[in-house]
Amino acid sequence: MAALGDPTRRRVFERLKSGPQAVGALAVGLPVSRPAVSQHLKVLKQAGLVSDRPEGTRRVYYIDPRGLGALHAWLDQFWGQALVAFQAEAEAEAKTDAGTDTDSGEEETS
Amino acid sequence: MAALGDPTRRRVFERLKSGPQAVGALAVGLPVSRPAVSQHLKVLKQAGLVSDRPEGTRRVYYIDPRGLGALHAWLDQFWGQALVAFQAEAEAEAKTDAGTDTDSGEEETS
DNA sequence: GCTTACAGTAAGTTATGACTTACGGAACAG
DNA sequence: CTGTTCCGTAAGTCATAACTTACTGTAAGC
Repeated sequence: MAALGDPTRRRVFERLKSGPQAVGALAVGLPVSRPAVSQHLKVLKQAGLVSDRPEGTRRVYYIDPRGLGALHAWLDQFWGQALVAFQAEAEAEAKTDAGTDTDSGEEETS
Repeated sequence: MAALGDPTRRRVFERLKSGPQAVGALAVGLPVSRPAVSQHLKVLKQAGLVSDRPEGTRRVYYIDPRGLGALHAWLDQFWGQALVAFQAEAEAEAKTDAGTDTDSGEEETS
């Protein structure tokens, strides 16, 4: 999560969407130097979002599905509450000034 | 995405998981001041991750499912390539010492 | 009408981290 | 064995943004 907070790092990660890439290939087209890309890849790797494989003198990076799964799981935590709160808000908004509501008498218990 | 990069902002967001909360209630238990929480909520709101509803002099914030859906969709972009790359890596690792490859003519075009 | 509580904004400070240049090490080519 | 290419790391600079204090506005309570 924190790893994908930086825009440049997100761009590096999105570049990996088009297949495994070496560091030099990733740096081409980005507005930062190659060492900067290396540092970003290090952060992404520590976050479990990418993995790397040595290929000769090159180093090929690719997206790690496990980190993706962790993010997915973390995100899914919020779905239940989000839907409940959103629906509650819709109802509350419907009766913000509506005095004609007769059936459900509902007060706040602080 | 960028909104959830900050750890404190993430804690505010996670606090909203237990139901809609006012700003003051959210600030209690967090290691930052109440105005700081207000600023974080502003960022989260601009990102579409939370919405707010005025309740008297209080202001109740709750998680917005739409922002959550956008994040979900963005994350799902990577699944396909992630699985393909991971599987390819597994196969490549299985033949790390197998030097009898068919020598596919693959050069970087710099 | 006056006071109190709650929240957003402004201005200013400070710390975090993103970036660059320079260097060192490892693997193929000749 | 020498040279080249590719990558990671170190040290240093600088900008971004997170945080605090102080103030203003608004809604409720007496």
